[in-house]
Amino acid sequence: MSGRELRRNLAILPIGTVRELTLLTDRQIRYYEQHGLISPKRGDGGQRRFSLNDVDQLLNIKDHLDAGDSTKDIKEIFEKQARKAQQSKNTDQALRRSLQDEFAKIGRFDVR
DNA sequence: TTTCTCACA
DNA sequence: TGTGAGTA
Repeated sequence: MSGRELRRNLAILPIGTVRELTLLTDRQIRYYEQHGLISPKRGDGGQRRFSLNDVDQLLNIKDHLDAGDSTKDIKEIFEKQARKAQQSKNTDQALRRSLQDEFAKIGRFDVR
């Protein structure tokens, strides 16, 4: 995992901040968590700590609910997105490996 | 300020 | 799907 991803996944935001960021009520945020749409970490005293990714996720949830999707539908959508992201990550890694191979070959024939 | 749960639309 | 109240 890159340092950039680490920061994105750093769960530090208290619910009050997330509430303002997403324009949702804290009640709604907990409601979505109950239905498995988000998984915030817990910090001191069992208080939720949200990451930037969670905020992003919440904004997505809001859009989908507005579009008339149920929490169950949205959960499935997220799972599909996660699979897709993992897939493209894999192909990206494969591409990097093959490129590295190519560069290694070129390096062996490097004419100086 | 935040947590949780229950009852209620 | 979402809220209000009561609690710790």
